[in-house]
Amino acid sequence: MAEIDSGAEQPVPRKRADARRNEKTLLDAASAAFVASGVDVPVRDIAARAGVGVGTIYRHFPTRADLIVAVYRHQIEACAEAGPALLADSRTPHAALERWINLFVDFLITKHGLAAALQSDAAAFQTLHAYFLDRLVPVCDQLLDAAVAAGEIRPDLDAYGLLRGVGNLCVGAGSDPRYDARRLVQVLIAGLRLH
Amino acid sequence: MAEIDSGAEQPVPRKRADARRNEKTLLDAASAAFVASGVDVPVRDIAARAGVGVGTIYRHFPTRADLIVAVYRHQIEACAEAGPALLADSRTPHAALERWINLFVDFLITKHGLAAALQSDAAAFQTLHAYFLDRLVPVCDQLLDAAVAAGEIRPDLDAYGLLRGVGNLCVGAGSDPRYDARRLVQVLIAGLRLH
DNA sequence: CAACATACGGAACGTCGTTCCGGATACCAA
DNA sequence: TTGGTATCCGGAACGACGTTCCGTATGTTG
Repeated sequence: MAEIDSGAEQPVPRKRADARRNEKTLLDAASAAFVASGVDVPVRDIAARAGVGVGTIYRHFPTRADLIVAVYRHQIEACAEAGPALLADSRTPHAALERWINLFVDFLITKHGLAAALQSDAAAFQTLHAYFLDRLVPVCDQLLDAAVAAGEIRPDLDAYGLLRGVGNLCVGAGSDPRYDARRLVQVLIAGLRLH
Repeated sequence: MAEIDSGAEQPVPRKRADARRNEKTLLDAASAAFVASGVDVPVRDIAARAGVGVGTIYRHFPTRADLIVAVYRHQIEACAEAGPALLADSRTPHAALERWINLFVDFLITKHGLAAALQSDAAAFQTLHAYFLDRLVPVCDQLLDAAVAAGEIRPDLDAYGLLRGVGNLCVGAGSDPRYDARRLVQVLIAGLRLH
């Protein structure tokens, strides 16, 4: 999958200037719209914000998931990269796991509707699912393995299940002051411990 | 709120026969449609199944939530009533809580899309939310109190938060074989324990 | 059997995601 | 500079859906 064509001629002759400009404009507009109305904001609203037609959105981002991934790519990468660092810095693997999960939760609950979108099994969200899993499951797996190896937690839960569960706990967390997703995630992580 | 007019004349002169018949037909059709396509099944599908127009559905059940509540009322009642019984039968309050939560989870994950609907903050689902909370929160509260009094679990989690968290963990559980909501709920309940 | 209240059916409307294509625009070669 | 062409844009158009509305049908009652 990785392309190693540096040095050779570019088979992609570089996009038109207006196209590149629009792509950036769209990312900014989508980002603002997500903050204002959640990731479920109507496509037309994003288009209006960016001052373009809806067709332009679909040309650059074939599915809503592509747009979401593009907007949040940096933060997801940062979260993924924090995993190994936390493992090195923390006193125990379980502490690292807890801190890393907290990063993930903080990211999710500040993005209105993202956690819900993450659980959607609609075909349009396939890309979103795939990207999150590709980047985060291996990191979580590493933390989980370390904690298991240290004898701190039960060994019968995989990274996918844990991440999905944590993501689920964050659904709707931003819109109900009575619901404290952070605390429930803490309880869940506590439940991993071997008594 | 409770009406104590038994014995007095009935201000509601009893509905027309065809209306009563249609209400029952609709409940059966909705129940079948929920099983076949989840609680998100289009209203028109339910109408077609029942052999009525969509207007008839809205007349009997103003919101989708009303329909869902009507279809599952019996099961929800049964779950609520099982709480005190479990508390009496189980060896410890925590065991009763765990068994009761399992009943709730079993109910949720067999109803495609219900857990997701339960988290929706759309106005149309207000009735659904209210009914679940009215019936189940007091029961859960009772179990939780007993377990706290017995010194088994941490005292800083309320019934609302726990039920909502468990409901969240069940979102999408029926459509992803890799995701085991039951196990995650077990971990969560285990996390309640004072180590 | 009339006459009235009640309930029914499904057309119609607004919203949304998504597709499609005629026209505009950037790029490049001459 | 100028023409030609590949690329890109805008927004109309379509289908699915929830929801409302009203002319018509049907049961109920006197």
